[in-house]
Amino acid sequence: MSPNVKRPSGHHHGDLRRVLEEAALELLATKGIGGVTMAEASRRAGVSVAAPYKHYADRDALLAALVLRAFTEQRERYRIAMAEVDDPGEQLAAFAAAYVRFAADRPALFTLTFAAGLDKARFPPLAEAGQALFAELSVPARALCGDDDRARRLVLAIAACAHGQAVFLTEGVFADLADPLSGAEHEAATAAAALVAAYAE
Amino acid sequence: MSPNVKRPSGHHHGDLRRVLEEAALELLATKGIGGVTMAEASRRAGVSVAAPYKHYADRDALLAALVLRAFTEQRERYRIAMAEVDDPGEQLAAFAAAYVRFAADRPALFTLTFAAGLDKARFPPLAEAGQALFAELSVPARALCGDDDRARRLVLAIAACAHGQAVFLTEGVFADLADPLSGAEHEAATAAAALVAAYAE
DNA sequence: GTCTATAGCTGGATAGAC
DNA sequence: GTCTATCCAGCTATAGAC
Repeated sequence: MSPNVKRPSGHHHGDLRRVLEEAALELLATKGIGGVTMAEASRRAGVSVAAPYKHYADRDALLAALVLRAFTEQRERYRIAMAEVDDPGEQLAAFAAAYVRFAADRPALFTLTFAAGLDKARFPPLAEAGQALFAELSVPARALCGDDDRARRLVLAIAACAHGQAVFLTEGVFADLADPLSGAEHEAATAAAALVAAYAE
Repeated sequence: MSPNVKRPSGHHHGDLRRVLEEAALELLATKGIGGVTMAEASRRAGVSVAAPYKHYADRDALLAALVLRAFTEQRERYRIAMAEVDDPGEQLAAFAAAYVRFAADRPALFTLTFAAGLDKARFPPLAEAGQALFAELSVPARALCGDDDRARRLVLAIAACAHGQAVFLTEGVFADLADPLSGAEHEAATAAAALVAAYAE
């Protein structure tokens, strides 16, 4: 995009935040959460260990940035998946399949969302992003259930099923199947349809 | 059980393994997986940092012992829950509710099962325990589905839903409800029934 | 089986120069 | 905004005495 020659001299990037987060993501993917350290992310980004502290207060702040990315990317994916069909029930099934696909495409981000162990009070944007996601899913659910409480339970039930399938998929439970991803997507969508039938009034 | 006076002198327990695992569980519950260290577990058990190494090859071996406990305890719970009803569909619903209850009663053990990040090849007993659990659940599922593949999918679909509800419960998604545990249990059982209806032939 | 002592390492975070 | 240098803390794992 920009006409910058990359890394003109030995140091200073144009966008250290981005590079650090990519590095952290790779660490997350290969070594798990415990493997995400400021020191190693710095090394991979090619900067000193002190540099990241100009961008993140501490390690948790870096993790929080990753979680926020995860929420943002998920929301976009679900929005697109749901926009492809018209029927509210099918939209929820499309969400369920997209949820599984996100876990498969971005296992590190997916896992992080539920395992970061961050102090939610310290990072309000995370709670907000979660709310926004839920709100988006509530639209089709409300179209199916007059009752708001029922709609909420339907969304959560479908998300729970999709989450479970996603976890099983990333844990390798379907490793013996020919196409684990398609299988899990299909199961999640099927479960969503069954739940829609059971919860809608 | 035994007539031992506890801790006759200043050191050496009758059962260091047990004490270490309890300490590790408490660390797990309060500080998360990263907080489980041989050093801190030793301190809490009241022994030196070297003592645990006579019982566990390394930190992962200690974690593996905890995971094995988790599997054993779960299996027992599900066995009991399923034995209380006769109908195969109700047995699966009872399992789903028991799954959620386990997560609520033993959040540390529950979380660990899916987040330990252990090398499965190194700890074959873990894979075996997982298989045994699955086999137990397959009994009612096979009574409902003639097809074995269908039965397998049904078990996984129900477990996935229960898992999702359990995760949401432990993450505090239902914190605004009067009785989060009952709600989640009920949702899991309802989903199980819906899935039985959808999958059984 | 447990202790003491210790080697070796890695990480978090800061101060101060540029 | 990044570097160098540094401090301090914590953990893993082993050796050797008892």
